[in-house]
Amino acid sequence: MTFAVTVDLVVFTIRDDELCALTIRRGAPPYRGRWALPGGFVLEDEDLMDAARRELAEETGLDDRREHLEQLATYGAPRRDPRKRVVSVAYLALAAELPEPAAGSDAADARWHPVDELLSGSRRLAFDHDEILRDGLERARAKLEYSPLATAFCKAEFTVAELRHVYEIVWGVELDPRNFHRKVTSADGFLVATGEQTTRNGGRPAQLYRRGHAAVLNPPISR
Amino acid sequence: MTFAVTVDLVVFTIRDDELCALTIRRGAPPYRGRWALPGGFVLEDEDLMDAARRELAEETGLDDRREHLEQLATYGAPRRDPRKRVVSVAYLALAAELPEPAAGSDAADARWHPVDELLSGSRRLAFDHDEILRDGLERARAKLEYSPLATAFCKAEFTVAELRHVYEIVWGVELDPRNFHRKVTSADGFLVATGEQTTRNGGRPAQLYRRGHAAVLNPPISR
DNA sequence: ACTACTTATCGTCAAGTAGACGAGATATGA
DNA sequence: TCATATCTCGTCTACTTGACGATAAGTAGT
Repeated sequence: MTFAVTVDLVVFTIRDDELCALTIRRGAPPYRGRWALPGGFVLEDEDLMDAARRELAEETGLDDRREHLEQLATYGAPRRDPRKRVVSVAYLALAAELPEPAAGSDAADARWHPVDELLSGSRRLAFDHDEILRDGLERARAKLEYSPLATAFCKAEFTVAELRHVYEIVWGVELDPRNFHRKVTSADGFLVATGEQTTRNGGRPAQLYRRGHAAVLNPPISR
Repeated sequence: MTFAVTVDLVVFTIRDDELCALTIRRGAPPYRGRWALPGGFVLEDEDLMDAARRELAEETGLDDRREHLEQLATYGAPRRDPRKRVVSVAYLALAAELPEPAAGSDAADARWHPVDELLSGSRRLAFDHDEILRDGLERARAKLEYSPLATAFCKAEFTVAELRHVYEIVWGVELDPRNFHRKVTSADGFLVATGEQTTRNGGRPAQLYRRGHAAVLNPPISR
């Protein structure tokens, strides 16, 4: 028994105060005309993560290094693709605000959609991509708590307020600016002050930070 | 391009105060005579989780329901199996103390090995199974903190001390019995008292508990 | 320049939590 | 009966968390 193996991508970014996922409109059956997660077949001599990186670059023009990419889960129900048996390894990618994507090779159209809208039920994604998207959202929300993942949504240098904004958008809550500031600046290895300041958000100038070396947040940032 | 798809199992149990993993000795090349994780090919009309359950039952005779089983990660480096391109979906299984396993169909021998011993470097597992085992251990350790996973290592009814023992073995630390008792009994939905008591550990009789309905521990049990 | 407004950062206080550890309860075995 | 082991509850102190006051330091308008 042999299988086709694909990678599918849940790519999140924050645009206009909303968490958005990259979707492509399918140009061929099955599910022609429906929105789907970007993805494609794993090549003959290609590692899974490399395939994910390649697809991400093809769809977004990202330079491979700046964004976060991790394996999410693998989906292989017998009839998830009506044509043949396909096992799909899903990856979760997070990136700072990205431009409107250009249509890729096999996609009729590519676009950012707010995640809320995609998961509201009115617009069903192709295949089992609703489930994959939900799993990706869950993972992202959970990892914000105990990992420095939120910095992946920010540019290389960012302010505490910009970081807080990421948490607020992804979790859909409001956080107290003063307590948030205390927590992130005292979490060991989370943030490194650059010494520079910025006034790009108006008001008093804010310290700029870079992401630190910590892989785990201690203590975690609670929801 | 097509791939063979397998499931590999990281099965943990606690035996003689040690965390042990189930291993099989390979009866055929490649890696003939080396220890490996149990696993096998996914069948034509079989979901991935079903394949994992089937393999688990074949290797251990478990009844499918009593133990914890979750997807771990997927491994698909181009030459991880020298024969052909194989993508392996790894599952993590946890179970209460199990009997010495019987040799399965294609395995020359099956045995529990202490995880410390397997990861000490002296005994290399076949394929990339060392990496899979390490990832499984990491996952299990992490999930003990914020999920009721530790109960999967216990029988249906267990005492607080037995539960603490699980944490101590998996984490390799000593925990204060009094603080541990306070934490697990006050974590919402973690434990449900049965009303029965036992003296099976000597000393004053201990309350017996069953696992509660909680999926997440709040607050977590800290290492 | 002065005022109004915005955002950033620090400080305070009360309530809750965690870790160290004392102490009593209740079993077993000598 | 006594020693010993384990289980369970309590206490104390240090720390953390969340609510929120206050001040700092910019911009924009007049």
